[in-house]
Amino acid sequence: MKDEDYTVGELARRSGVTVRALHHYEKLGLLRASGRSDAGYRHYAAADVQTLHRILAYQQMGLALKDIGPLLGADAPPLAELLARQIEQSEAELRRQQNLVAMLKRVHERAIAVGPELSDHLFTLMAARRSYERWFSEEEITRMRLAQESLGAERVARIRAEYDHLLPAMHELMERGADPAGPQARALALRFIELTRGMPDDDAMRRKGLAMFAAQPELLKGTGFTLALLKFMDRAVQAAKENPA
Amino acid sequence: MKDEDYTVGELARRSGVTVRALHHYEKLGLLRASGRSDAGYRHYAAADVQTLHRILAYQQMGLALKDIGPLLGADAPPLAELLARQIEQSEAELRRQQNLVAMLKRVHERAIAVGPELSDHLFTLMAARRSYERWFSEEEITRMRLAQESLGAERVARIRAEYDHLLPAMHELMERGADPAGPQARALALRFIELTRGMPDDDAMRRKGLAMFAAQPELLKGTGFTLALLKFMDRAVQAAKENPA
DNA sequence: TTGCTCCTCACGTCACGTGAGGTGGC
DNA sequence: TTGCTCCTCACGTCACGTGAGGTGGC
Repeated sequence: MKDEDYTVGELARRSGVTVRALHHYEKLGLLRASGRSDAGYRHYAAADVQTLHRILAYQQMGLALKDIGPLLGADAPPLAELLARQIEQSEAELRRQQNLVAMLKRVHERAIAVGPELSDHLFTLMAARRSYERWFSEEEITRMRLAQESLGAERVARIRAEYDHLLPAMHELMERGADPAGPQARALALRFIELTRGMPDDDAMRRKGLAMFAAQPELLKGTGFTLALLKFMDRAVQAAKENPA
Repeated sequence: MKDEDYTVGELARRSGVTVRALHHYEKLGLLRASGRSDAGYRHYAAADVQTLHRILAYQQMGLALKDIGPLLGADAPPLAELLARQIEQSEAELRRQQNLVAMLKRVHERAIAVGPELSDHLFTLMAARRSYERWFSEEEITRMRLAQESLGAERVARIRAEYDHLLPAMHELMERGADPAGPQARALALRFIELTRGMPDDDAMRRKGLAMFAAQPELLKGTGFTLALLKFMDRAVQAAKENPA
């Protein structure tokens, strides 16, 4: 044993892991202390410390412990590829997290606005976000978030206010059995189109949205929409777009 | 049983969880299907779907399943506080992740530059980052990252090149037993100060850095520094700053 | 002698995953 | 009759955490 060797406790303190973790790595065959004292105390030499750094680095790169063993023996581990993969995954996770935080902030604002008794709609909002995650790609969601963020508070308020007029009017039309491609529906649809100008909506996303709300109609609770109204309005908007004169 | 009720499989598909998860929530007393068929099949009604949304929302807010049960009964759950806390934590985690990704990218660039044989230094870089996480606050690390990112590639290259002159010169002075506050050390220190202008370095951070490298001198391997040289240079820089004439 | 560090089992954690063996529904 | 969905155990996972009971070192 050399003087610069570390005991488990020392190594743990200095490198920021627990003693139990070091024992665990040893049991998995990843890191054996290269020496022992008479009493059985582990002694970690400089090379062991390097091995620990490698283990922790690979862990940081997203590898499971059982996959790290083989790499510790390799003389030319595929570091660049491992790093590239991890960077890609981490950045995707980062965008996911940003989308999540953006939603949490919106819900938080609403929570403060409506008070604790009216929490039902908030849960629906969060459920809807979870569904978006499943139905839309991360890129589509990020686009939606950026568009939403670019709106600004007063524009959001105006949209919300206009909706309170638009939806009942559209609903009445539908109830009366009106043609979604007819002139009255068309007028409302044009207002809607104007209102949501700049929001992402290609054909694939539109269809995904409809399918999503068809699978989980309860997500529409509290929005003023019903599934039937959503479909009616979609047809009206499509008709208005196809015939912009 | 009503027609709009869901079986486990249906509920699982529509809400994006596994059947096993639903069973699990039931065993924990969080979500009981409000009905059963003759054959024992679970039937989930609309209220059950709402409860599931709540469970998943609370999970999204960072709560453990065992802490969710009490909240499901509450008529005015502390949503605003839960959301505020989760937002704060998520944002901190986000910054941590951004710092991590920035480091991974730097290491990746080096990995491509040096080739797979010279991987030792890369592991040391990653170990150093882990240590920074322990010794410095998240805010200090974010400051360091932003300063680093604002440098630009050519300035980084120039700093690197200057270091290759500065460090050996400083090392020679130290070996000769020169005074770190003396005129020769001072000249080199001034060049160093000029080189790192704009980088965050208050007194507390300086001391933390020294303590960190004292605790893990192996982190200096491959940087051209030794612990002694680091301390010598720090004294020289301090002397030059105190006496800027 | 006392407190601190170390040792080796070995069960616990958390939120489910994964069969195993069997039964209902279309 | 066949395939699909459902049922209830019950052990497994992953990276350790957490005592339990005992021994060395200063």
